[in-house]
Amino acid sequence: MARQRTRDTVHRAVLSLAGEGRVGAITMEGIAARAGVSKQTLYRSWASTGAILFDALLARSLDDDGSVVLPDSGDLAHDLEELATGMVAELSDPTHGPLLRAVTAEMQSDDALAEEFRRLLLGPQMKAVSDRLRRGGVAEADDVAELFVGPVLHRWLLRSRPFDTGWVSAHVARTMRAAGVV
Amino acid sequence: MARQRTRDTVHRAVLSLAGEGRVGAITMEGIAARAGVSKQTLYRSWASTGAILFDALLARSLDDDGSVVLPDSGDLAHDLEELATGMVAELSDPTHGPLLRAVTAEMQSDDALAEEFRRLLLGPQMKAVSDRLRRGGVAEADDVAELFVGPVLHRWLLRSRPFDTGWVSAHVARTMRAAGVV
Amino acid sequence: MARQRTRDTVHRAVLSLAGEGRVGAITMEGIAARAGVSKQTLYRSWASTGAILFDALLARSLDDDGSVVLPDSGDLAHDLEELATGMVAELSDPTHGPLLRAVTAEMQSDDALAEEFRRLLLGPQMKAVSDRLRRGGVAEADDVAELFVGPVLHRWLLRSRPFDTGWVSAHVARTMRAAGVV
Amino acid sequence: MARQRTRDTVHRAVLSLAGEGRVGAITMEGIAARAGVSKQTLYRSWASTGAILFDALLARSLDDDGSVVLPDSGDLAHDLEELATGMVAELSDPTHGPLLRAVTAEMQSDDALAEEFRRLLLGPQMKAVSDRLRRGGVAEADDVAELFVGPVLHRWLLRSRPFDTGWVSAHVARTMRAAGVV
DNA sequence: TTATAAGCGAGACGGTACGTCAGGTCTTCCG
DNA sequence: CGGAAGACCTGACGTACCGTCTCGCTTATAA
Repeated sequence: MARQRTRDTVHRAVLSLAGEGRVGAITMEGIAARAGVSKQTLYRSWASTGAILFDALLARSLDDDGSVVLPDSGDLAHDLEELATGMVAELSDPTHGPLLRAVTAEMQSDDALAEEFRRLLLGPQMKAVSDRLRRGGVAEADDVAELFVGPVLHRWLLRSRPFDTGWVSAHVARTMRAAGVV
Repeated sequence: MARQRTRDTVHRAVLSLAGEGRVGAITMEGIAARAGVSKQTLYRSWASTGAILFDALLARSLDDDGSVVLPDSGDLAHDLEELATGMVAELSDPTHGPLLRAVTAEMQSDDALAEEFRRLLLGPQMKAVSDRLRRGGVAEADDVAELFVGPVLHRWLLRSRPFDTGWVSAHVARTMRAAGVV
Repeated sequence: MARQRTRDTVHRAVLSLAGEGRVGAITMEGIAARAGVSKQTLYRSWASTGAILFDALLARSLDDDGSVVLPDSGDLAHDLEELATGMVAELSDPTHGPLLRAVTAEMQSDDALAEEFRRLLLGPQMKAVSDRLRRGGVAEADDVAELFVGPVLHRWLLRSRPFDTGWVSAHVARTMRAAGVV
Repeated sequence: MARQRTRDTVHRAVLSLAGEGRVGAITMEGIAARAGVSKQTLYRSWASTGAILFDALLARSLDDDGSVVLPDSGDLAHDLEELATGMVAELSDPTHGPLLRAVTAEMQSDDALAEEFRRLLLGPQMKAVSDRLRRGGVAEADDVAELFVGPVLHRWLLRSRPFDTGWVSAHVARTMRAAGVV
């Protein structure tokens, strides 16, 4: 509904706000002020700050690559390691990380946002992973994908431990064993 | 600072609010009104709704059993299955589940709360799990505990899929394989 | 900043509150509730209850006559008597009186309000009185104006005695003697 | 009811608070804290901050001279000038002035306080003035006392003008003319 | 060329909640 | 056992945002 120009302005505003600290303190008024846009313009296109954050996140993901593309070298272990390293990097990114954190938080009490998140971001990514696993000969590919991604998010969302080096390789090895392909 | 009587009243209020819908909409004023307590009394003892929710959650956990007690029948697979089933039940509980969801959400932007959560709830529970694994002969017990718990939380926090029956057994089997004890 | 419609609503609310008892108990919240207006709307235009009361008082004064108009019959004694009678009537008015009392009280600890009061209400009125005196041939017109008005306010603010009949004429006579025009 | 020791402590606390700025911001809690006394102790003896301020004011007046004593040299004009100068000095005093200002403000909406003020402070003083006038041969002594004191309070309470030098003498002269004794 | 509208910024508005302060009352506990 | 310490309920404070709404000022088309 909003013109692309407006969307871009808003995205830029949101990213700049997200990059300068407390993502939880992002408000409609703040975004409007930063973007030099009226509140009406925001409400015309988005239902909540969560929706804007998610939209910005999505736009950012699509800027990098039109769709989800995973490494496929033929060597499953190698690809999984590359994949996990990429995830860790993304979650540790000073802009992307907090943004994703905020969206995940809002999802907990916003069903519509959760649905969008699953449909447009999480679903395709999980599917890409399980496809790669399936191509590698893994039987219960969906479940193993979850086994692979779950611990990463556990560590990140529950903020239990930083991602120490060395952990990724060990995790890949464990995943391979669980998948029964080693 | 707050008297035990007051704490109990507040916990009861919070649980009743949590049980009746939108946990994200819980406010200091709402809790005060429901508990028949003044806002000052809340602020004297807790810094945020998140802190109150967490305190209630903790009190509830400690009501059931003074400390973390896990099944220990000697049969690791059997115990893990029981453990996972218990977790799923807890996360699906109409009061406990939403409460935990809200706390997890607030943790994303409240470092102090996150620290408390780790120290008093998550830490001891993860330690209990890894202790049980270690007793069962698992080498990388901490990491395997994460591998075991991670996918459960992934499914629940990202709201990707319900906990279908049969999944638990398969998940335990995969965990055992990853741990190298089968 | 506030629209005239809003100002009017607020003035009406304040006058109704002032008319029904304890002027000292007038609060921002009370005014907002009575006027059916949000607190923000009040704070956007006025700094304190005192400022609102004063604004209402001023609007009320200007409703009656655009500016300060005093009797000018040519007979100074007669005009002063009319003037004093008018003042007494105003101070005894069940709405105007308490309002003025409250504003005077707040002035004692609010410099900005005191300044406004002097500039827009007291100043013009005192000037009108001294102008009339000067036209009547009084030399130290400003000081005599003070001599004329002072005892009225003394009696009213210190709440020493009611305005008994007969006092006004005697007071006018004394003022004329002091002014040296009799 | 309160022991003299306590009363003194509280008076000292009130005076020190009054001397350091915003008299309007004096609170029961503040006085209790400053005096090292519990709130209960205050409420046991005084009904409001106004009552405490007034009590302190009264104690201070009585410290100087047990009762109201006015100059009586035989020369009325001279005595009035001395009296007026004393009043101006008192109203300009950095502690006494603000205290009196605060009490006068609270009187506007506290009938009990107003009654006490009239009975114990204003009444005796006005009576002393009119007695002196009567001794000087003034007929309407009560009214002339009001004529004498009124303009001083007008200037001070309505904060219209500072007490410029020279004004006092002129004011005394006008009062004498009004009283018909010149 | 002039109206006539559509689109948008600005921000007033009624609300809800925030976090704080003080008012009074009541309880606890120490000297 | 009297008084300080302070927890407690209450009510108001002044502020931040919410989501809706009206107002005027462009800017672009239709008379």
